[in-house]
Amino acid sequence: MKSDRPVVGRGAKVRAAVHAATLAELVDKGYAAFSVDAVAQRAGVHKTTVYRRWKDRESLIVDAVAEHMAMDIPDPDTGTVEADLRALARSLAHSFTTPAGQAILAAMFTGAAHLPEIAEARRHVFHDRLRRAEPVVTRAVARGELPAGTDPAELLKTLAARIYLDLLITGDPVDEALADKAARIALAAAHAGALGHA
Amino acid sequence: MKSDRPVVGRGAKVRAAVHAATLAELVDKGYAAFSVDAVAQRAGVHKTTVYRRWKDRESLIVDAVAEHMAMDIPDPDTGTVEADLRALARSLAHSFTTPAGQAILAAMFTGAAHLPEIAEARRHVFHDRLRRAEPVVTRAVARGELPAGTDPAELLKTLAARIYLDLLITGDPVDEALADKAARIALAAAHAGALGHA
DNA sequence: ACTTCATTGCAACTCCGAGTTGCGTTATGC
DNA sequence: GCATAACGCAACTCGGAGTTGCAATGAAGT
Repeated sequence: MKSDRPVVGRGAKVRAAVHAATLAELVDKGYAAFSVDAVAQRAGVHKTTVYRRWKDRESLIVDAVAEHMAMDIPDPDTGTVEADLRALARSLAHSFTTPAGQAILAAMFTGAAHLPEIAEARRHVFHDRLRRAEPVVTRAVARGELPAGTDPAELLKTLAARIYLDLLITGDPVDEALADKAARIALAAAHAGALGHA
Repeated sequence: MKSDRPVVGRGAKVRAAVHAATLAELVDKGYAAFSVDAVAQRAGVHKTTVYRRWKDRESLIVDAVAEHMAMDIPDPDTGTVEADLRALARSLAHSFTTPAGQAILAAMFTGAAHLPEIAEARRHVFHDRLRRAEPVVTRAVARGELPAGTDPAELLKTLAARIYLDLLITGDPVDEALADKAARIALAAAHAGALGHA
């Protein structure tokens, strides 16, 4: 088994350059006008080289997007749920304002949404982030700040939902004001016991 | 000016057939694999005819989608906010389960999201539905069921957000259970005064 | 029924991006 | 330095977006 691709060396450089170019092209042109040739040129690489490493256009996009999804979500622990949730919400909102965030957004929610791999990746990333943010809620419940029986996932979904709405549908600016509003709503619903397990 | 197209006659039939075929193709193939030829064949019409009526592929999609967006949202008035909000949420959730709803979803939120006309249409439809559902909230405030100063738009956004989240991101089933959950959350947040104007 | 004009059907284009192939060239590891 | 894997390059095939000129057909008005 000497055919394994080296992690470093020329191949890694090409791989990184093509990934960056793919995301950049997605931002600039969108999914529909996305062309492999343009990616290759932007990466300073020939089209054939791209096709040697990736099966087709879809694989390239899936791979490039997946690569940039290993970004970790913070686990704020300020001592109060309110501040923790605000931090989570602001972090989520901010992640969509970066160029890479825009590219991932374009690929995952607009262009390649019909691809099963993309759909699954979208679900996986969301649930992973959810799972990693749950301690914020469980700690708050343990502290007695939130009703016992509060479902962490439901609270965090309520938080995220308000941000995704403006991001994907209304087109309103996704800023700290929105993040704070989303945190306030989720917190109020939780306090009222509307986010229980049953 | 005798060149005005007649509203009825042969032209109207072709137009309707092509519109239906466009939505059907969007459902079946998705935006990326959408081809004008396939639409023409499904509509029992020649490709040239399509291009004579619509400038290009994008115009065809925009037009077909816009045609089907004149669907009216109900204005439930049962006497209690709880039941009214549940009815609104269920109506929204149900609108995405129909074939036409699926097609519009595919076009507006996945494929053609980058087109300014589609983006604007999406915003317009959402705000129109919001505006037409506001009486439900204002009546509830007048009845004293909700705190004075409750922002109708904010409440309805909270309601819709939870449904769109599962629809577009988690991929969980969009059914009556989800609709009821969304209504419950929005109502709790409103009762807590988290959806005020200021 | 006859004429007329717009509309549609049809075939043969051009253009462009996806994806492939064969071969020459360059870099990397040993 | 030399073998080998990876890259550059040009020339393909294939399919869908649009276009064009002409013939056929539909829906009027008389």
